[in-house]
Amino acid sequence: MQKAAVEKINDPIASQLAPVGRETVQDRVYSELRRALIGGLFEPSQVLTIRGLADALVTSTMPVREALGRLITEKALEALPNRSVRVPPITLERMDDLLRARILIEGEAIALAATRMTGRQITAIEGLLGEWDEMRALKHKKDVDREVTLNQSFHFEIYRACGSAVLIPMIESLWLQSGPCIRVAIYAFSDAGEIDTAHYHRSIVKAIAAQDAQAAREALVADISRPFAFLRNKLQAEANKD
Amino acid sequence: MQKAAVEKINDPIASQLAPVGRETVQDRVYSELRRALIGGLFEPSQVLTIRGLADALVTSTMPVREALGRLITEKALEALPNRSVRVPPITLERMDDLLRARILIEGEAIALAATRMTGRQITAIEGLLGEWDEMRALKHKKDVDREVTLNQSFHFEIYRACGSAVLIPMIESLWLQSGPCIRVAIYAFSDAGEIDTAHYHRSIVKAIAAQDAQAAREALVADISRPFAFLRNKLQAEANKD
DNA sequence: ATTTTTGATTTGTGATCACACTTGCATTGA
DNA sequence: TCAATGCAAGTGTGATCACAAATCAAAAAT
Repeated sequence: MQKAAVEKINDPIASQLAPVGRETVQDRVYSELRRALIGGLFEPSQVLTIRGLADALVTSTMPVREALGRLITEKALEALPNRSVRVPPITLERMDDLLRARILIEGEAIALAATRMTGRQITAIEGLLGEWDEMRALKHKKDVDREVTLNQSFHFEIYRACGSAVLIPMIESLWLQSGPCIRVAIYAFSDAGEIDTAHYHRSIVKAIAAQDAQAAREALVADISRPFAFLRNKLQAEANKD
Repeated sequence: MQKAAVEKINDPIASQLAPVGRETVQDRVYSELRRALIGGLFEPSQVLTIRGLADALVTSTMPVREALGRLITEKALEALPNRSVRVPPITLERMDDLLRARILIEGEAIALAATRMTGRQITAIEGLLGEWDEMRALKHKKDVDREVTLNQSFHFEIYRACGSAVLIPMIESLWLQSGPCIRVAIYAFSDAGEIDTAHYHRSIVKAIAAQDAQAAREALVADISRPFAFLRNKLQAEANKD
């Protein structure tokens, strides 16, 4: 966790300017941890301590423990019987389980979105497609953070168009759970060779533009299955080595 | 909320007997609220206060606020901009949304379970079927609590057999969210006429016993759609009256 | 050298306090 | 009579403290 050069907001004028519901410290901590989790900044099996995170985020233990509790109920973190909390370890079974759930739910979301997205919304995700090309243009440094963020924006821009207030939080929960795994896979990708995420995203956009729900679903499945399959092979290779 | 004649456990001997991880107060409060929510003991739009629940559950505010935070992230409760929390109100859109998600996810879970349940597990849910008959036998008093609990046991006995540690928490979250609505529907049912839940459950068992995943899915859809459709009509009738 | 024990440190949990914000009601003014 | 103001009670949030359990390290015993 980076040292988080965030300072507490005590400015009374700023507080008054805030329109109606001030952001609570707990929300900030929660978002911060969420982003770290989805981005894979925590390693699987890593143990987190309340006081440690509180120091890193420059607050007291109070907001941190509530945020941790919330992340535990989302299965983004795991409560050990010792009452310490860690990010869940990777297992083959869990990966397959996560992938199946993601195919099921994100597939449904994109199928719904494919029939509902407006031209404006489609233009937006096409724009994100362009950013992939930009990044490839100056790929001398592989910016994994950027990749993860861009990928996330692309997918959720679509999911938000599905119009389901129930499905979206579930998808967020799934990303939270698979975040640490995915990061490992993306690193492995970068080592292994080409980043062709953009190719998969292009076929998704194509299907959506044609309002072909089934094609969109299949393109999505291909996209999200890839890192899982990659990681699966990696884990099996390691298992066989032992 | 009932006054909860639960007393704090300070007995040192009992604590030592507890095998490894003592149950924390926070866990107890969380379970208690969960059960109340799924059972529909809280009405939609009802506002909950931390201190009020703390008094009712005979603890300090500490465990309650953490439990509320967790329930809010599961969308079982809703955080208002005033920072007060209430159980989400019923709307037509939300009901349709919830039903679609439940059909999708619980349908998948039961399809998986249908191919994996052992004879022993099937016998267990057949036993639950018998309990419906018992209850019908002495139906002079309509025991809504019992109905809700029995229905829950039946479904989750099946879902637990699907073998997915990812899907089950999502289903629990969905039940948490639809709990308050369902209760309203069940009451309406009891007023309206016959309780034929057992009939639907029987066809589910039949499909599972035949290991027919598709039939099981369809039977499930029929089962869970019913209260939603009922409530839907009720709401629309009220809307038209205005 | 290995194991056991003991003591110090760390950690999660629950309670309590202080503060800011909201809400509701009563008093005051026109 | 009604609206506006102001005061009081109630509420969520964050910080801090006390305590028990777990962890780790060093020292003692085998």
